[in-house]
Amino acid sequence: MKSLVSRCPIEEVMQVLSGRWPTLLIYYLKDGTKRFSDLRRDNPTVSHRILTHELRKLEKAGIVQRTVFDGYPLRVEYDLTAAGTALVPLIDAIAGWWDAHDAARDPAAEPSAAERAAAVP
Amino acid sequence: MKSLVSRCPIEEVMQVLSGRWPTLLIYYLKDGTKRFSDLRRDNPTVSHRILTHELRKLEKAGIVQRTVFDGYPLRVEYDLTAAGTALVPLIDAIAGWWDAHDAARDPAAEPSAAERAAAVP
DNA sequence: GCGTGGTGACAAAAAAGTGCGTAATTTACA
DNA sequence: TGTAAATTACGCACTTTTTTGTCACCACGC
Repeated sequence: MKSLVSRCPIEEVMQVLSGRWPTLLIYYLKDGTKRFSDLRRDNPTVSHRILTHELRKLEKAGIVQRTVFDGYPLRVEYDLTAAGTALVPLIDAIAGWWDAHDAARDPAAEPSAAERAAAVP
Repeated sequence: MKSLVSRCPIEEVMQVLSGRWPTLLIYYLKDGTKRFSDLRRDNPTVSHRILTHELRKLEKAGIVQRTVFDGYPLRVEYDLTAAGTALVPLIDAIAGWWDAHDAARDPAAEPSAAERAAAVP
């Protein structure tokens, strides 16, 4: 998703929240301050390159706060901003929606297989 | 985003909602039934191949309902399912959050340029 | 020949992963 | 006491994987 195609805010948010990592990172960060290496440990499948990219994206979007401590083995901390914290319950709501609607879907697997209608308008 | 990396529902939802199109399509569909060509007209930059892909993905996720009418110039209609309709306010909430937090961010552009701390832990 | 709603092959573009290098300092060990 | 190695958070160049776009094609009836 390189550039925007509509002037719609939805597309703008999705540009920053799209993908596997942004929401997952927000989730790990809602428990409090994390360092780069903490986040890598939290999800070992992310490469450091991508992790920096994603964190920078979230920082630019005003969702996370990046704090650099000058020093010896170098240290950077990441936290959610106020806006980021405000976003958490909204993501929660969507996760909840998914669970609810998943539960309704699972039992019979694919009951709507042959749902086609022949109508004469 | 090929496969899942966590067992977390958030990652699952994002797998279907990620990208420019899913949320936009949900938005166009919330106004009511649309046909394939309507959706193409609504967003002319999407290729027909991607549009079918996205619609199928949303269908499999139980968010949209696809109805084929046998007949003459061939006709397919797309609507939101109940679950899809339930999702709309949640996406709205996120769009609203974005607007609010964008408004708070815009005026001064980038005031947090040199926010670094030198602390002794 | 047009419009409808697709499918499939192939190519281009974008995103993601890999490995190496960097800084300054502490610690490990001989 | 000197030297080597590790730590942390990346940046850069390169390759691989994934996504997206393009084009051609299908059937159907008008």
